[in-house]
Amino acid sequence: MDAETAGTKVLDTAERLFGERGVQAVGMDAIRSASGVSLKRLYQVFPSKELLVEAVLRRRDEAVRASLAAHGARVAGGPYERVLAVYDWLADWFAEPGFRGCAFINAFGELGGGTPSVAAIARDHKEAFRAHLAEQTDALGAPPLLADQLALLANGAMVLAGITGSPGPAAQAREAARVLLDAAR
Amino acid sequence: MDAETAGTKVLDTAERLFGERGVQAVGMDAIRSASGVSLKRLYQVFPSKELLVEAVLRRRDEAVRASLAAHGARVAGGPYERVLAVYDWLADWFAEPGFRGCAFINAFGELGGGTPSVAAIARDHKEAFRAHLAEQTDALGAPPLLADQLALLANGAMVLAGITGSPGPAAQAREAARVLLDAAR
DNA sequence: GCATCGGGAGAACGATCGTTCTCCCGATGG
DNA sequence: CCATCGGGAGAACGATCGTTCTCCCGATGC
Repeated sequence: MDAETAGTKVLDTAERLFGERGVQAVGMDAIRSASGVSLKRLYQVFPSKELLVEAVLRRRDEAVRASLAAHGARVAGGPYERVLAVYDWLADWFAEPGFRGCAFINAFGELGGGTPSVAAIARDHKEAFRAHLAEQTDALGAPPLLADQLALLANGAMVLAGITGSPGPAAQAREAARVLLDAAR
Repeated sequence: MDAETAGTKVLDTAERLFGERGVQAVGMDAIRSASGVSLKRLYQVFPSKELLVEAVLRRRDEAVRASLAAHGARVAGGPYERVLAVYDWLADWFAEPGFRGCAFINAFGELGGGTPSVAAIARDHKEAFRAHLAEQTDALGAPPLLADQLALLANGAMVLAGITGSPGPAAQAREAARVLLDAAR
């Protein structure tokens, strides 16, 4: 097994276990046995747990940005429809088995107070999400405030879908977004 | 020092430390030295850390409900103004020094996957918050969907205010709530 | 064939965790 | 005055954490 596939396996495993149990509750040994990558190799690729956590979050950040952009590009219609499509994207995400909230929100809550790098990654990720919405609202000629408000709805939906275990918040947020969009016209 | 004041001191200290660093990063010994309550007494009042965490969250739940109700009762005006007052209440909260997000959202993210009692307390708390909004929207003759959407805005504001370190989301949410309220008339 | 090297498995290490135990002191009751 | 008891301080215990080290085996180069 070469270093690259080992890294991928470790990131896959760590992302899953961190999501299921939280970061601090998952030991490096659990990642080792679940991924099949030896501790020696693991520390070769990620010299500390903190660096592994950052790598997991950074890869997830890129994946989310790419998924969101791809989903938006597939939308037939203009910025109005593209904004609403974000909440359909949320609905698909919330319906995935084992969904337990946004990795960045959870990581910030658990580690943001003591690990500035994690706090910074979470902040950047949320800013990128807001920027994606702002692209669409700009195209509509709406003020940046609207993008902020659409982001509030989406992040509230992530939290409540996680806590309640229901995908319902995605549809509720979509309807509210429609009202805000219509009011801004 | 009697058991009751010891319990209060421990709850105060634990609530503060859990908020600053997260739950798992705070040891019982840190709570002992910061509160001045001996370990013996600490375990007399809270027989395990899990029970202490639950007690902290339950007391916080009651405090939030009471604060929200008191703030609402102080509002001059009807249900419309009472809904908007919730976001003013959020703004005051976000501006408190050291604010780092909602304790229930953070505890759920850190422990919700492995500690069902914590997940249940978080769920109940968020449901109570939604119910407070639903009281007002019911009085307006609006459908329950509106209360869900107002709750999404509020929870999104808690998350983004914590991550960005700015109280701005409270005002953004308040404006969005006003639009949703006006559209429901 | 033999020496060398890299990696796998897992033991080992020091730190820290949640929890319990020991020791000691001061207050209380007769 | 003495015996008893409760609580404070903190040592101790077993478990587990992140991290490193040891041992061993298979592949590779000459």
